[in-house]
This record gives sequence, C-alpha cells and structure tokens, in this order.
Amino acid sequence: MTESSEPRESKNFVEQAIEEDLKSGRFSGVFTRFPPEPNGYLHIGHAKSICLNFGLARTHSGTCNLRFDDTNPTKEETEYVESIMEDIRWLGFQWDSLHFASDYFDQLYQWAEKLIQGGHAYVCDLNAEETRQYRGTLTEPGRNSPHRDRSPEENLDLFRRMRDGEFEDGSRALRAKIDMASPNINLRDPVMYRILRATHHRTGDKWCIYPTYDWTHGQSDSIEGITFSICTLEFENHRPLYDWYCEKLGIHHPRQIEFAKLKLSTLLMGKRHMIRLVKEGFVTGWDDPRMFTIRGFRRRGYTPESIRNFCTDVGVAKFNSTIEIVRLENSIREHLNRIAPRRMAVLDPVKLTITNWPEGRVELSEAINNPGDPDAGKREIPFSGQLYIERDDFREEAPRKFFRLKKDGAVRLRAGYIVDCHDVVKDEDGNVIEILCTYDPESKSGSDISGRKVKGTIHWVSAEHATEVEVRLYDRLFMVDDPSVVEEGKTFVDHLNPDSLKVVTGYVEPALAKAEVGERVQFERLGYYIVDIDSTADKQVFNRIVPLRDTWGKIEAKGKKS
RNA sequence: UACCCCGUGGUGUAAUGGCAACACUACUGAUUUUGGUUCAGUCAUUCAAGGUUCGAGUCCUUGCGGGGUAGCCA
Repeated sequence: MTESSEPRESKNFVEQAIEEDLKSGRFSGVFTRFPPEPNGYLHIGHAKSICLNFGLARTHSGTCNLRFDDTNPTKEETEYVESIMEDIRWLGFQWDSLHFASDYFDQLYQWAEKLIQGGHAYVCDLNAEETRQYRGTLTEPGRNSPHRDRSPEENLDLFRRMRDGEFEDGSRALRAKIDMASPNINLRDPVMYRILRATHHRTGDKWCIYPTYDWTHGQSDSIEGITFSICTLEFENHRPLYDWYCEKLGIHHPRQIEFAKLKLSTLLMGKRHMIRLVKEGFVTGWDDPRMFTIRGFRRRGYTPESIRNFCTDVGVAKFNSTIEIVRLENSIREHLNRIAPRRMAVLDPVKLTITNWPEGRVELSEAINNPGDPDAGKREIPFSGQLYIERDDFREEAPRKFFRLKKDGAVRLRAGYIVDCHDVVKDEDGNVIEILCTYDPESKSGSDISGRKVKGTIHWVSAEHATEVEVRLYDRLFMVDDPSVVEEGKTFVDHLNPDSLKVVTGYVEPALAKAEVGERVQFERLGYYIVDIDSTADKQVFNRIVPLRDTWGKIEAKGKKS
C-alpha cells in the first residue's frame, strides 16, 4: 500500500470561508438561498448565482431555498415568479423549500416594533427629498433628522398609525437609529419602512407600508436558518447594516459573503438594455435565441449542463472580470460534441450530378452517428446520381490550400464515394449551376479498394430524398466586446449586428425527418442545430446553436488580408 | 474627493510564507473519411516602490490603477 497523496482540490474564496466556519463551529451546515426579485426574467448572470448557491448546498449536503425578495409591489408580478421557477428547474436545480419575503411581513412588523421599543428605530416625518438632503454626501457627514429623538411611545404610536393608513404615501418613514455621521452611507439611519399604497402580487392590499430590502433580506435569511447569505459585490457596503439588524434583534445571524457577478463580453445583461431590445423589436421576445435570458439560451439550444459547466469553469472571485464569450460557446460545443448525433445538411446548395451513375439507382450508405462515441450507432443515407453539395465546397479555380472540390479535382463524399469533377454548367451570368462528376465505384466508404487518397471530404444530400427545412442562422447580437461603450450621441443599439439572424432554406438527410422539437444534432462540418418550437408538421425549423470551429475560415480570412 | 472591495499571461481561475499551476484563446506540429474531434508543444520574473523574512504573488507601508456606494429600488 502506497500512501496516496491527495491532490488538494483548489477551492474558491467562498468555499474557503464556508470551510472555516464549519471547522470553527460557527455554523453546523451549509444552508443557502437564491433570492431573486420577481421583476423580470432570469439571465445568464443569474445562472452563476444559482449554480453557486445550489451547488454549495449540494456539495456540503446542505439545503438551498428559493426565496422571492418581493418587497416592492410596484415592480413585481406573478408571471415572473412562474418563469423564474421554470428556469431554475430547467437549469437542473430543485429548491428545498420555496419562500416569499412577503410571507415574513408580519414577523418583520413585530421586529420593527421591538426595535422601536429598544430605542433603535424612529418614525421620521421628512419626505424623500428632505431625507436625501439630511443624509449628507460621500464626503460630508449627514445631519440628524429633527424627529430622531422621539420617545419609543410616540414612535410606536406613529408607526402603528402608518400601518393603519393614517398618513399619505411618502409622508413618513420608519428609520433605524444608527449614525448620521457614518462614513458608510448605509448606516446613516436607513429607511426600514416606507408608506406605499400599491397592490402586492401576494398580499394584495393588506399592507400600505412595505419593508425595504435591507430590513428584509437578513431577517428573511435568519428566519430560514440560512448560514451563508451569498450575494453580489454591490452589497458589500450593506453588510454592516445586515449585521447590525441581526445583532440588535438578537436573532440567528447568517454570514453574508459577496462575489463578483458574471460579466460576459459582447453581452448586455442590464434590465434596461434587455427591455429595449424586446420592446423595440430588435429581438422577437424574451426567449429569442439571441437573448441573454435563460429562456433565450434554452431556445437557442444550449443545454443546462453546458451552462452549469461554464459556471463552474469561470470560477468565483471578488475581482470584477469579463469572461470571453468564446468560453460559453466552447462549453456548449464541448457538450454537444459528446452527445449530438451527426447528420448531413446542405444550407447553400448547388447541384452535383454524377454522370456515370446508373439512371435511377439509389444506394444506401452507412454512416456513423458519432465518431467519438461508438455506442451512438449508425444510420443509412440514400445516395443517388443527383446530389446537393455546399456552394462553398466547390471552386472552379482554387488556391493551393483549398482541398475541397475543384474543377478537374477529386473529393470524397462523406460516407459515400470519391468523385472527380470534369465539368461545370453555368447560367447566362456565369454562375455555376451544376457540377458534373464521375464517381469511383471502388471507393465506397467502408469498402474502399481503390487505394486512392484524397485530401478533402465534403457533405452532401441526395436531392430526391432530402427534406426542405427552414434554418435560422443565429450569430452574436453584438460584435464588439463591450456594447455599453458608445460614442457621443449613440447608444448600444448602434452596435447591433445586422446579421445576427439569417434565415435560409436547407436540405437535410431523411434521418432528420422525424426529429422532434428540442432535438439537437450536429450538421456535419457546419455546426450544432436544434429543432425549434416554431416547427410545424409541414416544415421543420432549425436554430443554429453554435458553428463548429472553423480553421479553414481563419486561413482563408488571413489569405485575403495579406 | 469620504468609506469599502479588488489588481497573478491575451482572458479567467489557483498557488493558504517554500519549484507561479489549471482551463480557454492564439500559434506550431501529429492524427483524422467532419479544415470537427483527439493528442503533443509554445506563450508570465504576479501593478509599482520600499520593508519584514533564510525565503514574499502571499505579510506590512506608501503610491498607482480599476470597481462599488449619496433610492422611501433590489
């Protein structure tokens, strides 16, 4: 027996913090939560937080709750609650319990009265504008509110009357009594309750006062027994307040840990940006395959696994970094390369006729479904004398490095024969409309006795047997790394890629005829595609998920430059 | 110009005072009936200066750079 030297797994700073607290006995388990406000659709950035929170709970045999932070009735809707739950499940996670911050409104109210009685909170009659003026600035301390020294009795009376609807919206607020001179502005007597007559998506018109985020979040965490309250960096300055409330209340005190949110090059995840894209019709909706929403990626054809892998891959830190979008594209390629069956499809067809092919003969070719996975099996494809090949795969005059089909050249037809091109037919404008070849009967794929070696292999479909389909060629919505950087007088929509969607008619091999909505395949030599929900019995619609790596494209582009 | 956080290759993430590692990109080359895949290789004196130490990416000081914060939004 040799001593196994455990390779120490590298841990991110959140895991390290968790380990410390478990070791020291500060906490006895990992209980997390994902706390979205139901005011919009989840985007790829949320996926990072979801994977983090659910993943941490999973690896430590803890729990992760889903809690809707619904403390602002003017922005929240039930529709979003549904969509968020659906997206989380699609990503492959299941919450241990479902909560709403609004379920805690009664408890929060009781606790507020407790703070008032302890002299830690007061009712302030300043309006929003006056409050702002009293708060001071980043460099100057604030001034105490004239109502700061009311007695607990008076505050309690006023607070109850606030709750009972005696005062107008915005006329008063309950504030925590902390320190108007604190260098941390969050501690300058933050508002705990505002008067707001709005119908809440769950509590209806029961309340006319609503607790703020700061006064709700930590307490909700506490009630649920959360141990690690993981949030994004912009809440760093709120942590002292989070801690203050828990201490003053003497309740279970979770640890807040902040991490850098996901930023991806070429994407714009801001709510305002996404709303504009949808509202002004730059995309077809929140689930447009080009959108940065979870539903967008889902419809585009991304797999939940690829998104989860991506999130693990980019790691968690406190540094505000930008991840290159190719990392995400790479993640979906990596997954689909393993699982997607190969099929042949021609998206920009030109006719190829085999002049020595016996009239009317149809032969079945055997093709492997996935060269990397023997278990994926084989399929049969009809081969005939009338084929379509990709226009791009033929050149009358080709550069030396071009090893596809050229005039007087040879190429292998994937899972078929080697063909030699001897002539082309052109239309009046000189465009090639038909390529004439002979096939080499001894070169059949799988039983090749010709001994010939050709450099190129191209894909094809039999014209007579191919199915006509609609193919939506999606590309990035923005071609620049950071679309939020704009010149004077311009906006991010000026960065929009005019070619982010091209719709073409494609011809696919018969095996694809029964592909169902949601099925993902690789069109050989082209990319990965998924059958879109818009497909009908008459016509299938394929979305391009991501193209294959294109080494030749790079070589060619370089050649054009030099 | 107050407070808080952060600076490690082109991009990210590790290294927990002891040989700067891993992934992605890029570029080579090999393999390949997908110009795909796979495999091999190449690409850094850790923002700067000073200090502590036998030894510093790591600890201390200062500077520089980036981000956050002045909602009765979250």
